[in-house]
Amino acid sequence: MASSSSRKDQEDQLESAKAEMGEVREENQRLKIYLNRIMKDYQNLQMQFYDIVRQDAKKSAAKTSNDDHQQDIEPELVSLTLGRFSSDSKKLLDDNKKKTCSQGKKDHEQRAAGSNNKEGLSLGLDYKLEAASKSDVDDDEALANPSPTNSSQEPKEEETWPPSKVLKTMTSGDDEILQQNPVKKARVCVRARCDTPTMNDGCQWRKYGQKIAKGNPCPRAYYRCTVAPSCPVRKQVQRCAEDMSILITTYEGTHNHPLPMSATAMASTTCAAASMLLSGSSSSSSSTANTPTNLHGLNFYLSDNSKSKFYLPNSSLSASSSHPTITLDLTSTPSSSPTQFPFNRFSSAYPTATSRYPCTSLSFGSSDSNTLFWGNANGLLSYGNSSQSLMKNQIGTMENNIYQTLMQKNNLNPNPLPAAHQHQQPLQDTIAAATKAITADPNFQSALAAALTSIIGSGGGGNNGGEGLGQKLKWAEQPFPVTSSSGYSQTVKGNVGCASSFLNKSPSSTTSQQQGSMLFLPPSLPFSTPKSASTSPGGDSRNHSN
DNA sequence: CGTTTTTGACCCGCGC
DNA sequence: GCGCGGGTCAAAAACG
Repeated sequence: MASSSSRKDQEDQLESAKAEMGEVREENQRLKIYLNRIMKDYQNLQMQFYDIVRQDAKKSAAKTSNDDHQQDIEPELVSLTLGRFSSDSKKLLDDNKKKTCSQGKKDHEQRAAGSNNKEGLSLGLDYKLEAASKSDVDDDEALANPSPTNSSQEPKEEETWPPSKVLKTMTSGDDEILQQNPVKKARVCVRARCDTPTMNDGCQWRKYGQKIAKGNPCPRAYYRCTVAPSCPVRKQVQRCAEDMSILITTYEGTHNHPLPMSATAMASTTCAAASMLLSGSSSSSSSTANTPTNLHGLNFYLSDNSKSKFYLPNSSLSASSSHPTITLDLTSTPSSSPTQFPFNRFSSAYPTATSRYPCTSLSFGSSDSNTLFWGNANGLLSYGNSSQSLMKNQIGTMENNIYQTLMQKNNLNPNPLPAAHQHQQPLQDTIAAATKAITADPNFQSALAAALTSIIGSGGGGNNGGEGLGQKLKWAEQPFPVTSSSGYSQTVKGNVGCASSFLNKSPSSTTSQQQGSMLFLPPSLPFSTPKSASTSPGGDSRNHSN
């Protein structure tokens, strides 16, 4: 008796399952199509970007050679090109893994002169500094600071920044010196409107301190990345004194572990910013006085005093810190035209002459909406709010996701990118390039925008809560199971606040590279890999969001 | 019970 | 050398 009924049930289930599968398949196809489209657009943009970079690199290289003298004073000697990374650190970490990386390093060293290598980007920050004296500062630090001069370095990071040692050994052999952080690291500062205590950037953070900073009534909180025990990445979170709705998050260091997809976006963004910093600085250094340099379409100005400074129009800056800092301003900028994408607007900060490091600020000009919707965690963007601003935000998210998607794709398929040499590199390159391009090149932005738009439009589905879009976004985020460290069960725990998917952190540290590579590695393409896909639905997925 | 947050103390760099 | 301020440590408390 029971058997018959159970059979029916089974059949029903089967049918429903089949139906579901069919739907999923269709969706999958649709997504693939989108992906392809995006990839194409991306490639085109990348090519353009490379060209630009190349040109810039040449110019900057030439200039830099002239101005070496400045270096003495300031450390910033970053080598020129944009995104180069130095990365020697990688070696340390994992020689094995990184064969590719190592190659990349060499390459970059060789290339350093002229080219950019994109590879590094994991965080993007790595650039190599060539300090006059010590060429090898750790990557991490390198990022951070271009100025080798200080050798004071802080022990604190010992753990975190192992790479430095490696680097050292490689180059000059001053291990000791190198170990200590020769320089301060570059930082990426993200300003965004956020009601929550911290922005949800997809990573796990543990608070280790809080202090009241001088000019600000609001306490500054210090967080450390807990995704991996040894991860050097730290962030500072503080509310803007003038506008309490603005949350200022400063990232320092690069992750030395794979990141959850949700965190990737942020990381890539940060990287891009960092690379900009680097590139900018380099360019600046090279350029004498106030000649504007055109990076990726952006104009940077150097001031003599601080070589490192570059400056863009609009800026807000805080030159105060001794660390080279890039500021991504996600708060709305009234000035920016609405039509434009939120991305890529740089505003320059002009640090006071006194400060040694420049501060660059990238203002993405997103909307003013008080709330940012970064699609992250929850995955999606929330459409609901208001208006344009939302749209912009969404777009931002999408871009992030796109990065991710692209990356993923790359993983799957051998590189689409012509430029890429090796697998890892390509990925990194991709990201870096993408971020850079996005941040820097208006054209790229628009192209991207177009791509996004098309996607959105086609994907459609907007009706249903924008499933199409939402899903896409989701994939990007989910795939990665975050927890590496044993203990921390909570993935994203605390950071529920604002999700900013697109900003990722990974500014300065050397380790970043790994990160970069790893980031992408996580194969989590949602579509293709069943595993990840399956997992995502379960626990991980939620992590992202909350 | 394990992990995270809180919070005062401590360390260090910098400017005077 | 001294004081200030930023950043980190680490014990205790809080939390789930």
